[in-house]
Amino acid sequence: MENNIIETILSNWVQTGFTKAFPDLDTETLQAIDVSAATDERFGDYQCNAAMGLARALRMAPRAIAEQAVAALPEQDWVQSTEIAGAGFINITLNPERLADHLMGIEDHAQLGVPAFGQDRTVVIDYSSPNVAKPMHIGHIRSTVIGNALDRLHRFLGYRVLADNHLGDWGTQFGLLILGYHHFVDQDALAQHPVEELERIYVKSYERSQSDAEWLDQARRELVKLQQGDPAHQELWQQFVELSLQEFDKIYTRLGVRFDLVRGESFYRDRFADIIATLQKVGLAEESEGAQIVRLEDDGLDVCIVQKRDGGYNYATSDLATVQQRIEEFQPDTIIYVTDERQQLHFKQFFTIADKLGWQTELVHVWFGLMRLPEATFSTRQGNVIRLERLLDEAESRALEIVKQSSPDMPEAQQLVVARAVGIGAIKYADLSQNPQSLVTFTWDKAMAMDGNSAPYLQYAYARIASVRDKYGERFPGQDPRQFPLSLKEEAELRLAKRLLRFPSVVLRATQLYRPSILADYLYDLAQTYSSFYQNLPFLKAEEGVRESRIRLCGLTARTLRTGLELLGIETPDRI
RNA sequence: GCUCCCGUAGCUCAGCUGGAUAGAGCAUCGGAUUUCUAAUCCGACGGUCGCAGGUUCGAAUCCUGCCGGGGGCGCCA
Repeated sequence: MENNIIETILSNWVQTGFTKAFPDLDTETLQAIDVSAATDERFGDYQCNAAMGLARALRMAPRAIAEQAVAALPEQDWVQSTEIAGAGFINITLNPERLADHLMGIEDHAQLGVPAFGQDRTVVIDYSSPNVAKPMHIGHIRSTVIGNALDRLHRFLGYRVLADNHLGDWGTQFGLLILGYHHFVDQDALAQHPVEELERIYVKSYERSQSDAEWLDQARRELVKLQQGDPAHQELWQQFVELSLQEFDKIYTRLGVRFDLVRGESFYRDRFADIIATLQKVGLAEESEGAQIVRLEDDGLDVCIVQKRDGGYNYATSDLATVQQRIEEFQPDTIIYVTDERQQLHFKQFFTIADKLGWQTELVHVWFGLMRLPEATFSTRQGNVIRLERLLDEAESRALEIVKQSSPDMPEAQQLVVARAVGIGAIKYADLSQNPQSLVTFTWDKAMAMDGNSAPYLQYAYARIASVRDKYGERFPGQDPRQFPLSLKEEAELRLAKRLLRFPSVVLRATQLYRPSILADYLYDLAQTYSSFYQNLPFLKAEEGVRESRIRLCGLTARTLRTGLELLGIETPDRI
């Protein structure tokens, strides 16, 4: 697998120096020596901190180690100079001409220098996964947006990706829902706003079950009838599923989210009994108080119930069946689940069981903090949810106001298109730009920030470049900037070029750590560097040659911004 | 009781596979537009990195304990 990103090139290079200077070091130690981006621009571009760590083993002063290693380094055209600083840091400054050559080389490269790291690997990504018959609310946005970014990142790296929307379509809510439907349904409302009506029915039925034991019992019987295949119940259930899917699809279209598979838990139901039988056969499952449980105390986990006393199956069983199906059908190397933090224990449990069954696929749980409201946790039952639909509407209308203000001459149809891209982008970026593992309190203003570190800032930077490109075409018709070389003389040009060089390692890291925020951070930094470059250096008014070089740099920045934002699922209009 | 996560500037957060003087945005204050989109740029102000120990040449980052907040823990998903 080709992996020619700059850190790898420099790490290999520095390793040769250490190998030559200290031939007694074992291979493992040598291979651990690496080069990373400098922590501060004043130190250079890249740095190697290995000398300090080797001081004890080599019984030498770190600076002396660094000096000997540097002295043993072969020529490297990427490197302009090395310097030993502080306690024994090896600071590396890149050669601007080599950098310019490299950037000219990737101008036509669709991947902008990113290697096909995931070639021949398959990954299933299980995300979004709303429950049928309940509207999508702000609690679903993070799984959908983060999952979709991971989906795009993996595809970009060449993985074969199966994005799977694992709908909650077989849970206990259907007993209450079917019972409620028979008593409370308003057919007109169902035709008008299907999911809202289903939710109303569910909430009403749930409330009654809290005070009416007979009602709850009846709901259980309805569920059993459904799960045993009663035709009338099946038909009704099918209708609930279809109505919900239509609603979900509207949201997914607006968010630009697309799945390869949309399979609910019900898809796997024929496997549930076999899973229990298998667990019993290998001695993992045992009976306790009438239920089937798997004891995981030795693994530091609690008991996991796999089958209820009444014969019903639990989530763990359904998830195990799903893994089994995916292994048989797709042979994935990895299955990634994107859910909120409350399910951590559940995933640890069923991952452990899968491991005990000898299933080889790597299982990864990417979790994020729960979204809360300033006053309290939201919940469907308490009725204080903020619907996703409303959130998206609000974002678009806020964006539209700003667009109208700043681009009053833009045709109205275009204003709407821009407002959609900006509004939805802002929402997505708000979720993608921070480490997901912290609890998030939802506020409208925060979710839709339109200045500073936000999607609109990045989109604005992109639109300015598009405008420069167009103006260049108008003023210098027929002129091709590529007739002139990319030349990096000014500090602002160099800084920008060095940022562009980092894109591949950033994409790789964001994917491998399952953290789109790493890419978001980078893009913001890139846009800031560009904005400063834009503000401080003339392009169109610069002399011929310099002008073209800067236009080329603009072009690369535009492509990097567009590609990066696309990986986050954020659109980049040419005008905003 | 057991367990997982969070605690960094007034507010919202990066940084946490250990590295040099801890960084952004917002807010506040000051400056920049006859010039390529000012949703911008340049600058200032602002910090006991929750507390206390420990490991290390070096700790916001790793370990232990404590405090504060949130989540989870046998028939929900």
